[in-house]
Order: sequence, then C-alpha cells, then structure tokens
Amino acid sequence: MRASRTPVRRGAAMTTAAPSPRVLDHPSRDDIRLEGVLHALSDPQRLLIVRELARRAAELTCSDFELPVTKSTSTHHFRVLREAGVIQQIYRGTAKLNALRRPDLDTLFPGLLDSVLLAATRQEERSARGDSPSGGRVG
Amino acid sequence: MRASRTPVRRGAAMTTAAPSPRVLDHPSRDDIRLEGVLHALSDPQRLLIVRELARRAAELTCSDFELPVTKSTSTHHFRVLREAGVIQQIYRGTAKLNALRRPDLDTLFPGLLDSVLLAATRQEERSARGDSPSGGRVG
DNA sequence: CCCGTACTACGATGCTTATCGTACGAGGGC
DNA sequence: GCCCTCGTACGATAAGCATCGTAGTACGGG
Repeated sequence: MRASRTPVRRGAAMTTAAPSPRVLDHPSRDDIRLEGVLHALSDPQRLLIVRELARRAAELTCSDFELPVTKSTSTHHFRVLREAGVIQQIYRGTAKLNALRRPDLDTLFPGLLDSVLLAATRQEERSARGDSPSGGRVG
Repeated sequence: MRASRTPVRRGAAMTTAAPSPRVLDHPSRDDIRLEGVLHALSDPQRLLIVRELARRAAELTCSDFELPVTKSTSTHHFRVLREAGVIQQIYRGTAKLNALRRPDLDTLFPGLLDSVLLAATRQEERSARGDSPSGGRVG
C-alpha cells in the first residue's frame, strides 16, 4: 500500500510541484474556538509544551522538548495544538518550528493565555512546596 | 467512583448512625487541578452552565438550566464540574443547588475564570455578528 | 548516491467520555 | 397513605483520545 499514497502535502493543492514550502493547515484566527483551546490546554503534555514555548519565547523544534512520550505521541499533541489554533508550525529544512500564536489568542481571548500560564506556574510552585491539603498557606 | 453504592439514607430517622445524610463529595481547594478545570470548561454544555452560574451569581437548581440534553447527561456534567472543583453542590429538599466556587478558583488561579468567561462572551458576540472567517475585525 | 536525522501516517489498543433510556430513591404536597 | 417532581445510579453505546510500534517521506550532508 505504498506507492499510491499521497505525498506529504496536507492542505495545499498539489497542482504544482510545491517545491519548498510543505505547508501545514492552520485555522484562521476567527476559526479558533474557545472550547478547542481549553481542551488543547487541558492535557498535561500539551500544557507543558505551551508553557515552554511561552517561557522561551522562541520558535522551537519538536525535538527541543523532552516529553515523556514517544515521537508519535509528540506529533499527535503538536497537531492538536496546531488545529486548535494555539501554535503555529512551519517547516524549515527537516525540522519543524513551533511558535505560540500569542497575538491571535490575545486578540480573541484577552488575558486567557496569560492567566493559564500564571495558573500553571502557581500550581507547580504549590506542589513543589508540598501540597498539604489542610495546611492552606495560600494567600 | 467516590462513594460507590451508598444508599443515601437520611441521617436523622435511621436507627443506625447514618454517616452522610445527603452530602456530596467535593475536592478540597488544594486538590483542584488546573488541567481538570480546563477540561471541565472545554465542554460546551459545561461552559454554558458555568457562564450561567456566573451571570446569575446565584445558586441555581439543575433544572434551572435548559440544556439540550437529557437529565442523565445533565447530572453527568454537573458531576464533572463538581469533581473538577468548579462548582459546589448542596441538596435542599428535593432540589440541588449549584454555585460557582469562585473564591477558591480565584485564589488558586487568579484571573483564569474571569478571562474564560470574558472569552466566552466575546466569542458569542463574534459569532452573533456573523462569523465570517478571514473577514476579521480587530478590537 | 547513500545515509542519518526529523517528523509523519497508519493501525492497534485500551481508556475515557458524552449521550441515552430505564429504573429507582428522597422529599414535599395532597 | 399516594404520587409527583427532582435528581441519581446503572447499563449500554458510540465516539474520542492518548499512547505505542512500525514503516514511510522529506531534507541535508557526506
């Protein structure tokens, strides 16, 4: 079942040879749905990816992340994030660069990404301190 | 599950010391997980419930919501919200009152709930105006 | 031209979940 | 007492999804 498979192209029309840009399908800004974004962020691996992208504030390749899952699963998570409109992915050579779609997200849902990132950081700090349920040192 | 098949006996009348009259299990504040909250909010029905609870700023019975699902499914969604720590549920007579756990959420994840609610409102306004993709207007 | 690296597609698997219908318990009104 | 309403539990079902392994494509370097 090999030779008849479609080449790489995922969204682009293959009318031309499409030499350089192996383009990936991204939702346009106005197609981004809040529920989809929340769902994308509700997975620990994906939340980790997003936090790292925000922290480094740079375009990172998929292999820059050291996730405790296989590469197949990584690919899956990156795709979910991309299709939800959270990240942007572009090929460069053999690598694929990932970047947060911060401007779009901030325009659509002001403050959402920031509060999620803050919440994730606080939660991590809390558990790092040892989360005693009845202790309640918060605030 | 949590309490398995506890027959929900009313506490006062029974001869045996009924431990839980009609009390529901809620996670303590420090057990609330960001991922769980995001996941709970990523379902359209549940997001609707939360928005309505925030809008009315009151305790509402389950049947105050007119969801396009059966009662069983409603119960399911309320349970998910409760177990994620998003809402609080208490029995009063035959009804069950639902309330947002806003203080807890705001303490744990400052600004998160507000930005989700704002995002939901904005998204609704956007689609009410006719959601033309690529015709974007920036705010 | 061959090979290694980066990533993907496909298929499988097992878990979660959103939904329903039905039967039932708890409380209040008559 | 009887029964009605509110909500639950249980079982079923179908879909979704996180994960893996394997086999494959794309690109750049020797």
